[in-house]
Order: sequence, then structure tokens, then C-alpha cells
Amino acid sequence: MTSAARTTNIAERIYQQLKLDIFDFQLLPGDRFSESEIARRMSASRTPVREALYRLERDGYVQVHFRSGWQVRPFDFQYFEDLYDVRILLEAEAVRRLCEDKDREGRLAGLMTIWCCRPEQRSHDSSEVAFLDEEFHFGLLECGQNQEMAAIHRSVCERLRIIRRLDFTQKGRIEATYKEHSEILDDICHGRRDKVVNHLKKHIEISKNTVREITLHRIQEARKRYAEDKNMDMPPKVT
Amino acid sequence: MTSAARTTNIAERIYQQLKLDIFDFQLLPGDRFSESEIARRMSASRTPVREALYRLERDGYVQVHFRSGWQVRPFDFQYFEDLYDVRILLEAEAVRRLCEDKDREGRLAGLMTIWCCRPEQRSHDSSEVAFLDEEFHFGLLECGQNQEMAAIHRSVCERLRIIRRLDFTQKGRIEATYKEHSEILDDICHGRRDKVVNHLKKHIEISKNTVREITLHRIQEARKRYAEDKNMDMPPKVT
DNA sequence: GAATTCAACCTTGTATACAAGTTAGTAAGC
DNA sequence: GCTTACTAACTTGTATACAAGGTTGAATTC
Repeated sequence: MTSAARTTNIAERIYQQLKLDIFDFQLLPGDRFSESEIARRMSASRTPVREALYRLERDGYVQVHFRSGWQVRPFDFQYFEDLYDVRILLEAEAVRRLCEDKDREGRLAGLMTIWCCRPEQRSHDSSEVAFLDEEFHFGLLECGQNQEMAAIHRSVCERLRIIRRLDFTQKGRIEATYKEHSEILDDICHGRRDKVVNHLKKHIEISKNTVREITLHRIQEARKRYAEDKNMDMPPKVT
Repeated sequence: MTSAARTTNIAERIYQQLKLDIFDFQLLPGDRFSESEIARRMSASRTPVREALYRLERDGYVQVHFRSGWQVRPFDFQYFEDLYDVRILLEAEAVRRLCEDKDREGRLAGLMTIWCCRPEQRSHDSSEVAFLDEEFHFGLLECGQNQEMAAIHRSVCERLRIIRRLDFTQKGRIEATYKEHSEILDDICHGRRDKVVNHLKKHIEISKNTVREITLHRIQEARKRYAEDKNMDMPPKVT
């Protein structure tokens, strides 16, 4: 299959939409739903819905109950903490390898353009910075020349996305994020291996430490908040 | 779904059989096939075949060509080397953690029963030792208390299985395997962290170094060899 | 009122039919 | 002989129907 064909087919559309629904808390951890319900909502038959759901199942986002519907993976503290540990391990290895790579400055050029810019060039939109933040971490792995490690890391980080999106204090950390990222990049370029590994670990452990603070209330607040954000993105009605 | 229900359904049967076909080289890297062909071969409709194939696709074993059939993932040296590096990273981390775990002897008790037995209790069946060898490595991760790391490691090792099964020199290494594994376990119990990490890396790199030696001829030899093994496993006909 | 039973409804698991795109073979033209 | 165009066959992508098991609500019994 050419990637163009898959990106336009119904199953792929449903897959992406369901994932987005999970990330935007329109489907909450533990929610139950049926294939038919999704099919009605997505204006399709059950067949591509099932394809999308098998993929989401394999990715760790949903579970099927035999002849009884599907369920978003219930919230599990240990699971997310385990994922954070994997993420830390992979990113630490990536920066170790980058510190020893003669071509590291070339590899990191794209990231440095974004994160080592002058203050007046920085984005002030917290959604955009959140996106760039995530891309920063993907970028460290992608510069590291092990595509499988990068793919596993991406899968881990996507599964952790709901944790990041539940942490509303991130909005106030734009400047700190730019500062930390540019310092990490600087340390890599200067080959300060142990320093940058420790720095990165501390940077990620800030997020990891928020896992245990998550409450049901915060998850329900997030549902409202992201639903409102969605409405605000809608184009004005033309009457 | 209860795991009992899934283990008896048609899609699961087909998934496992196709995986086995890949591991036994009955489906070679690069082979093309269609859903209908598999459906005929497995005496089922296309529907559960599709489910099985989506899962195998997601696991990295096959690829779909838009309206043109499916293909076993072609052989790719870099891919397997990347996987080996991920595997080494994960196992090294697991033994580091075990060396610092006060309960490590209890956790490793099962592995020690198998690998630190007296020479007359050892298995001489190379297939069984290959299986136990793989389980040894899974066991290191499963003793490590990070279930996601163990799951990722298992997925990586399964994808590497065909490399291990192409290495026919493994058959002559039964004694060395028992010795190396018991030494690794001993080093862990004594908390010799750096020694065991280096030992484990060397142990795995022996396999990694066989990737670049793989030839098409060897793959085709493997097809014959594993097909013969299959025939020898068949029960005698009752006439 | 609580517990049990049963049937209807709902769901997934599977089979089958139809739609849409690709590929290979054949015929025609140069 | 080579190239191009066309068509039939094949394939996946999707829709729909049927089968098999689970759940829920109502009726009955204690």
C-alpha cells in the first residue's frame, strides 16, 4: 500500500480520530463503547472500525471484551510510570550516542533552529510549544540513527501524551522549556555526556512525578477543557 | 475479551500460525501472498485472516500493498542491527536494576533452577535449549518489575527470532550457553554490576555479529531444514 | 425484599458480496 | 521487435448478513 492510499482510507481516518478522542479526553480511560456506536459516529460500516480498533488495541490504547464491547485502557499508575522509565532509558541512550557522534551538530541543526532562537522569535502559544516540546524529544531519537529505537520511543511517548495533557501547569513553563532544551542541546554539542544525561533525566522526571497526582476530577476537567478548545477552533458560522 | 476466548478464536489461530510460518521460513522475507490464499490454506474466511494480518503488520512482520496483496517484511540488515541495539540496551538496564534489587535472589530463583543445575540435569536437545535460552533473556526483563520494558523487549526478541534460527552454529553451543547463563546469574546475585553488563553485552553481540553473514542461500537452507523438522515431528500414521 | 431464572437484546466474531484500484497478458500500431 | 493501449483477472477495502456468546431486565420463587 502506498502511504497516500492508507492516509485516505476510512480505517485510517477512524484510527486517527479515535486516537485524538483519547488524547482530547472525549474518550476517557475506562470508557466502554461498541463498534456500532463508533461506526454510526464516523459514518462508516463496522469493517473499517474494526481495523482501526485492532490497531489501537495493538498500540495499547483500547481493549476488547469478548462479545461485550470495547474499552479505553483503564488508567493505571504503574503502567505510566513504567513507560516513563522506558522513555528515560531510551532518551538517555540517544544523547549518549549523540555526544559521541562527530556529526552531531549537523544532526541537531533542525532542533537548534527551533530551540536556540532569540527570545523574540519564540512561540508564546502553549499548544504549539507543547507540540514542539514533544517533537524535540522525538528529534533526539531520530538524530540518533537507530530507527527502531526511535519508533519504540515514539510509541511510548504517544501513550504518555495523556499524562502530559493532564498537566495544566505546563502552560506556565514556556520560557523554562526553551531554556532547558537549549541547554540540553548545548551540552550535547560540547560532548558533556554525563551532565546532559542527568539533566535530561531530571527534565523528564518532572513529568513522571505528576502521574501520582492525577485524580478523576482532573481527568473530567480535561474533558471539558479540551472540548472547549475544540469549539473555539471551529470556524465562525456564515449566515 | 477473556484470554480463553481469544486463544480459541480463528483469528488468533491464524495469527499464531502465520508467525510460526515466518519463524520456520515457510514464509520468507519478501514473499508475497494474498488474503484469499491464506484463507484457503487456513480453512477460514478472509475476515479473521485480515484481523491476523493487521496484527502482524503492527508487530512489524508483514506489509500490505494497496489492492495488490501482502508481503513478509523484506530482509533488512540495518533493521535487525537496530533491534539488537535496543535489545542490548534493555537487557543491560534490567541487569543493572537486578544488581541493585535486595530481592534479586528470590526473583531469579526460577532462572537459576534451569541454568545453574548439575551437568547431568541439563537438556541436550538443541531446540529445547534454544527455547530456554530465549526464555532466559525474557526472564531477566520480567524479573525487573517494569512490565512495559519487558513487553517491548519481548517484541524485539521475537522479531529477532529468525536471526537466531538462521544461526546453525548455535547447536554446538549448549554447554557454553549453560555456562554463560549461570555466570551471568551468579554475577547478578553478587551485585557485580559492571562485569555482568559487559558480559551480557558480549553474549548478545555474538548473535548481532551474525546478521551481516546472512545470505539468501542460508535462508533457503533454513526453509528446507525447518520443513524437515516439521515432518519429523508428525505423529506416526495409524493404519 | 432478595435471589434465581429466563428470554430478549446487544455485542463481537465470522462469512459473504460488492466496490475500487492494480497487475499482467494480449492485441494493435510503429 | 518494441511500445502502447486495453481488458480481464486479481487483490484489498468496505458493506452487509448471520452466528455465537454476554448482559440486562423482567418475572417468578422463596
